[in-house]
Amino acid sequence: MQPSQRPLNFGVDLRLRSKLQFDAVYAGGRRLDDRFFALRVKANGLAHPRVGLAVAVKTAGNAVKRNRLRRLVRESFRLAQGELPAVDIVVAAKFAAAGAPATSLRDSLATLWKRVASTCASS
RNA sequence: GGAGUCGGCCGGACGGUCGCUGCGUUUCUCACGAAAUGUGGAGGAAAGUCCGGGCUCCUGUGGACAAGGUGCCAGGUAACGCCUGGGCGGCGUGAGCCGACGGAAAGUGCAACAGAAAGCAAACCGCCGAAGCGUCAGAAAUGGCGCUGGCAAGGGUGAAAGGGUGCGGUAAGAGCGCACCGCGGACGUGGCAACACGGACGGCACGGCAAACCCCACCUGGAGCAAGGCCAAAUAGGAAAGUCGCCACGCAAGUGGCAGCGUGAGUCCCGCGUGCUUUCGGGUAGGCCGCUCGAGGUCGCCGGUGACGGCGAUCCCAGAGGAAUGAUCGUCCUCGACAGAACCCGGCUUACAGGCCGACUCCACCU
Repeated sequence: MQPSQRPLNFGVDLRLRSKLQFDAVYAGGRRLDDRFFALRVKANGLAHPRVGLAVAVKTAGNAVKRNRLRRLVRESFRLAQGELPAVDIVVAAKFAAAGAPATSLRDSLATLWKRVASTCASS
């Protein structure tokens, strides 16, 4: 694990904020998914990665569970951002994520971040 | 101590580290902003969106009708379908709980099945044989049978059969008479009222359903913060102004050609006649406001049975926007339920691990 250049912040510039940005990722993004999450990844041409979340109340069960999932994903991204290339990532939760324990969700995300790093480095 | 009723409250705690976000202060920056630091950051239901209001825009001179809602009385409130107090009815040994609880004497309608009959009285089984007629017996009185009839006590059907019980009465019966109960009820008394109490008199009628239509009284304009307002790129289109190539012919209007553009290395054919610049208004993306100081919280005093109201002091207590309020470590306990603000309030309803406080009731026991 190499030391990060940036502090592990999660400011406004690290999030996808508009429909335009989301659409761009959906249009040109590469797919990566596992049991709990489906990712869309696309190079953004910036100096850092950005993330956007797509978790519906319907998927999570209710609003509280939805918030819990979103926070978990964001925290995982925040801690892993130093290892990620400059890409935009949209993380969509699957139904299986709704009832899963937090530790397995975190493991799943950590693996996905590594896959993102390796695929984008090779291409 | 056990069982229970009602009301109120809480909804893991503390500390460290890493993050997100509103506001204040300081520093830096031409500025956008950035950093540091301090401080605030989900709920009792934030939920369902079922009522009531504020706010905003649209519409309307008022009113009537329609449609919808509410429905014992009085009060509280900005308002309510909410709350408080009272009345009536029902349930419970009780504390208490439950109730769409106006009108059936304005009209229309409904009641399956059963039953003779379901709203106007009717008679299946039954009871009677006093009265009238016939007939039989008898000398007659009288008696038997039948018919015309009388009756609604008993049986039976039904959710409901037109007061109940008893005595008298009668051919048998019947409020036919009487007593008590029930019902209606002029009027009187108490109460703001709902209503309660008494009750001359009536002899019993006026059955039920209005969560059937309906009648009566009262209430209600529509849409919603994606309301609504402001600023405002790029592109296309609109308006105005300026400019609008060169040559030939013509006084001029104009005509023709070249250049130009579509169009590409060039040529031919075809099409276009404007193009450019500036400004203006509408307006999209985007941004800002609305956006949190409010029918506000806490405490005290006063008025009121109470809901609540008045006065005074004091506090500022989320404001996001692909949507913050989290993650992690440690310690402790009773090992943590339902659940996430989205313009704001007042209610109702629904979900919920566990716990605390107060008042009261019943049972048992002790003194």
